[in-house]
Amino acid sequence: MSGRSDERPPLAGAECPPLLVIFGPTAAGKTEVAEEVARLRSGEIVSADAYAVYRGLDVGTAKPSAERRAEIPYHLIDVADPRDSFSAGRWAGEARRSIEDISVRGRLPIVCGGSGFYISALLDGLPAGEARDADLRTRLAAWARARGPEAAHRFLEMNDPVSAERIPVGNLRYALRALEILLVTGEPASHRAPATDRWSARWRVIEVAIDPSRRDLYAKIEKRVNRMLDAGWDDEVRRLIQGGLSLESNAFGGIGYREVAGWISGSAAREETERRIVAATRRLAKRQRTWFARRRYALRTTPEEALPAILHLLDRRVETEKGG
RNA sequence: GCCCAGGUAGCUCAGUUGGUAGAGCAAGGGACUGAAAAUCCCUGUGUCGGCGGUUCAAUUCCGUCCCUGGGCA
Repeated sequence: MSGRSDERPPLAGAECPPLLVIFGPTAAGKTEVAEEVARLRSGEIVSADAYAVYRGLDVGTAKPSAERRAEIPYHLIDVADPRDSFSAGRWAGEARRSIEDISVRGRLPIVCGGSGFYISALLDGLPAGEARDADLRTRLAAWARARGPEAAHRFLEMNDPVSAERIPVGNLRYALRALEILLVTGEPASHRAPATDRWSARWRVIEVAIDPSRRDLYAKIEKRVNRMLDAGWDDEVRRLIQGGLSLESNAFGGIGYREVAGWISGSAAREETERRIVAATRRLAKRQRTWFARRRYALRTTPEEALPAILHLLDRRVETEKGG
């Protein structure tokens, strides 16, 4: 359990510019709420979505259409090539710049999305220094493939026992990341100084978790997946494959993409494809809830009640200023 | 009608030389410090198709019936 969100008292930053952060599980209806707030309070939306950053992933990421983006400015959408691997750090850095720019122009920054790690990187920060090395990462992966995950964990245990204790033997990805940090910085990952940046203290952060009942959410997920498959998700995947995007790329790891590729190639029927994507999306929603449960200063609300609640919180500043 | 092969967890199946069972997936919970829609961890009581029989003991052996595939008429 992280204690970092404890640092911000609920009424902190009353004199600071507002920053609205809307999160919640996929298909909950975050975007509709964010767009309505943007219309009513001259806001601009900063997408906190780890897959909407990729150009060419549109249908499968429920990316806002060109028409909607012409009406309401969106940021951090289509900022990466799908052949690249994005990162939470890059997103947080660019998001902070966008937020500052929006605010300086006198408009309301609205962060909206379901990538919990990204939102945590934005609000809580990350340790200084990326400690990332693509070549080393490739070599470590090859080494682990040859020797097995147990060997990687044993190597980690010898050099960074604290991290090894924390990371299960089966979680090769986390073990390799810890080794990457060790080899790049020369220090164990567990020695890294935790994030200390005070960026979010400069804002009156209003966190809102949109969380429908499980029943409503699952119904929405089913409807959305069905709609995406009708809306040409298969054509999108064909275009990506023809454009040379590897099925092994990070972008293709987004929910549904490999399933749709299987449907196109004839290895699964549409119904089966749809069923699998719905199940994967439900599991994602469950993990997203786990992330957002940690944000203890977030206002928890339903999609129906979110808008008036948000407007009330935004307007509270006016009352505070009158009273003071 | 006859002959095979099956009927075990929500699904697909394994297994018990007779001592009331376990994998994968699904489902539920959780972790997460630059791949995060990723990656990983934890959670398994189910008339072992029904009814009889043999046995100290039957999901397991025997009989019979029902159901589902496939084959032959």
